[in-house]
Amino acid sequence: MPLPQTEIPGRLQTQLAERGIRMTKPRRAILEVIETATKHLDASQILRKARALDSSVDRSTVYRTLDLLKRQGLIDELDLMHLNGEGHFYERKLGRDHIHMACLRCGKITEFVSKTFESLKKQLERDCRFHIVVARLEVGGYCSGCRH
Amino acid sequence: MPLPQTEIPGRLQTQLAERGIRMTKPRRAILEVIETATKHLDASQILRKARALDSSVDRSTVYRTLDLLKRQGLIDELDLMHLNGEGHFYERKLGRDHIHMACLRCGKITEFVSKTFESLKKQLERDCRFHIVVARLEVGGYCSGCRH
DNA sequence: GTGTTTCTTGCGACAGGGTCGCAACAAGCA
DNA sequence: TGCTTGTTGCGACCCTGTCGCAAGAAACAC
Repeated sequence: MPLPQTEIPGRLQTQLAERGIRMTKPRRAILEVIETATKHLDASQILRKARALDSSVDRSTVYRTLDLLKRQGLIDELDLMHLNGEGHFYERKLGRDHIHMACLRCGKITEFVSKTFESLKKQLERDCRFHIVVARLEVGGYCSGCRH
Repeated sequence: MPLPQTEIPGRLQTQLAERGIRMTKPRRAILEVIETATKHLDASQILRKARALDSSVDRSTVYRTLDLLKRQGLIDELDLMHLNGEGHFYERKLGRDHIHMACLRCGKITEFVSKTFESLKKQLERDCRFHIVVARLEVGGYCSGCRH
């Protein structure tokens, strides 16, 4: 269940430039953090890592940049079943949607891509005459290592 | 797309009593509010309505009761794509899971039950060897009245 | 009813996520 | 280089949700 590769990364910076959005030092730091992330980060983690690149980055700038990226459809916001508090997690949006499974015992997050999920979305759009912009399927339960 | 009827309501109060959980005046008020709700309510709305029945109900009692009901699997917690702030919404858990679609323009929430969703969950459990406790599919987009 | 135990409540204080207004500042362009 | 416009850092703030604690009420036994 590897992540899809339908879209060549194309750095976030480039994508914003193409849309005529101004680039700044703190913004660059935040984008860099999101691009190179190897796991789902929340706002405070992004802040901490961004400050390692540009020590003056402020908390509100992180939130404002995340809002910008959300509005541009370049990142997805996740809850991950609120395993760790009430905050949100962020990840780059690359091609096909995927499902997030959170283990309630060990906290591991597993991602899963499914054709059935794609069919379900199509069915929804057809049957409900609803135009989907973002779809988020999150599952809580016990992973193969923790189930009893 | 009506809600499923696989489980006769059976008042929340009764379900808690069957589990040997103590009943109190504030608890009764909160359960009453949740049972008679005609739309998804968040914690502060539940508090306001519960106070109309028992004016001394405290905010923290609402949160504690919601936690209790969550732990007992009697209610589901929703985000509804955070259309209105960061809080959560609650609804009674009745039989089959359903999908929540939130219109980004008019804010309407539509519910949808789908066999494909059930298959998807089964596929997930099989292919990932994952035991699902709770599954939440939320969709944001434009409803039939608002799409352009 | 009375008494006892155990669970629950209200209260106040607190933590954390996220937002906003504002003055200073920097990007981008002519 | 200078101008305009968008962005930033800062501080103050609001809201959701949590916690410890002493007082109070449920349940049950007598």
